[in-house]
Amino acid sequence: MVTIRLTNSKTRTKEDFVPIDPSNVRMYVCGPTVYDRAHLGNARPVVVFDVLNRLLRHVYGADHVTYVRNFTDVDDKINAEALRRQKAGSPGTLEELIHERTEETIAWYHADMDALGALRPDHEPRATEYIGQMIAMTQGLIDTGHAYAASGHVLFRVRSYKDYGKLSGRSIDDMIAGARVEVAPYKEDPMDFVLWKPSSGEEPGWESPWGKGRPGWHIECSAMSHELLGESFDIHGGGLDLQFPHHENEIAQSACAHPHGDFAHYWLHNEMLQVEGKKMSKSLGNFFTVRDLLDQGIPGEVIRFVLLMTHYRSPMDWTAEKAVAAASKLEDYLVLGARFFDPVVARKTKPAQEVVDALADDLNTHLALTEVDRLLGNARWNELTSTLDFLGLISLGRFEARRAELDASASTILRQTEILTSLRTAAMASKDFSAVDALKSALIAAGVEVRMSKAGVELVPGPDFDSAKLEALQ
RNA sequence: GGCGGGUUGGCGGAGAGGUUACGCAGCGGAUUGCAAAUCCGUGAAGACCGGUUCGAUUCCGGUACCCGCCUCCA
Repeated sequence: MVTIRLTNSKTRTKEDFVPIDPSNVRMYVCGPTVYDRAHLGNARPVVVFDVLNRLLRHVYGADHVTYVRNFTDVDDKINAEALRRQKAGSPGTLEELIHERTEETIAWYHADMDALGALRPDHEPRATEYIGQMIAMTQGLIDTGHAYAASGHVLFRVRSYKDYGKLSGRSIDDMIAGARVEVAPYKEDPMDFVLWKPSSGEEPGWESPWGKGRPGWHIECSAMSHELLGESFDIHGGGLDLQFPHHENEIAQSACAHPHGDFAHYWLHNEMLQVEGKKMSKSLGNFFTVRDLLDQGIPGEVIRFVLLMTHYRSPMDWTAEKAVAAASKLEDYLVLGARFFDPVVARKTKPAQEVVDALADDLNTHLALTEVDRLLGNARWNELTSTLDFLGLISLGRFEARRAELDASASTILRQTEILTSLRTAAMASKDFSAVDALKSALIAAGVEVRMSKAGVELVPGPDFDSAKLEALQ
């Protein structure tokens, strides 16, 4: 069996991955707050952990991996948008408008991430469905002295957890010294964070022992991961920006609430995304969503390919140039793969071992892509198509569909080849190439590559091959 | 101010203490009615300074620059 190695943020070293239970490998990844369209930065962890999910399924078996990614649907930005709509005259209660907003955002998210070739996680819990568990966990932390209620809030007592700050490499005292935030008067310690907070009249809220309120952000992930994966599980992932405070707080809560478990064994963090060398931000005007790119005609697999070109722990730069390079590679794979693979054999062919090995080495996706390119260079067509399917870039179904299209056009291609050959033979004698050039242009317009040499004429359907246009030439 | 990450050829981007990464682009050639595609060949690097070593782009230290987090942004 392949040994997977992963860089564990907890230890800052690359370690052999040893699952708690190989028959049920468990992974939790922090998902989006569903207040708006996912931007390109949101797509990075989705693709990175999708690759890890696929690798785990490959190594341990598809039925032996449980992948959970949550939706945070309790949030001020969601409330703000719902309130804006209500003021703009939308019908319904605020609660209904909030629900409407989260439903539509989740649908967008699914559509956009599907386009990137990301498999849906096994569970996609919504925070609002686990409020009971959050209240219970909060109460438990109060009972054991790790939390306290004050002014309608419940706060986690950071000093009660000795390892606080370990994941992110900070000491509580340093953090206080460098803090720039105003400290709420009801806090015992400036670093204490909210587990539960009161809701004002128009904000959504749930009844609790501390009055009507809503959960703090961090407790959501702790409650949902516990409910779905247990006290101890294998991998916890997310963006590097979440390492502090979100993940630090999750660890503190979960470790104190479930002292017999050890929460996540491996913590993985993906680095941030930049655009043309700068941080993506609305003020710089380089902010865009996944949907924006798709609407510009950049296919999802091209976005995915670009994301995989950079290792997940390096900052990655999105550039238009990379998208062009990725699109060109993928076209080569599709055209040549569909032409030369054997659909029956490919279905039974495993992804290339070199590619699996590259991914097993701390998700070295760029090396994996290099190995894919080598498959093409060595004409290993069945492995090429099977591997691209495995990587989520081009499905075998797409190769098959393309092949079917080519087969359907084969006789037409043959006929056009004969026509072009005879026109060319005549033109060679008469030195009048106008008829040849006319047909050539028409063929190129139909996406057919025209190769003419001493040996003769060859017509090869290219990436933009359009069988309808070709048939129209008759 | 505190913590962390990075700096490789024109561009992207790896591995390895000593042997060509690779891809794209470039250049030269073959081929071609034109073109496209293909094939062959080829130049080009390791931010800076020091240390360890027979030998460092690869290990260690420092400097510069860049980036992120410290604000419920992945």
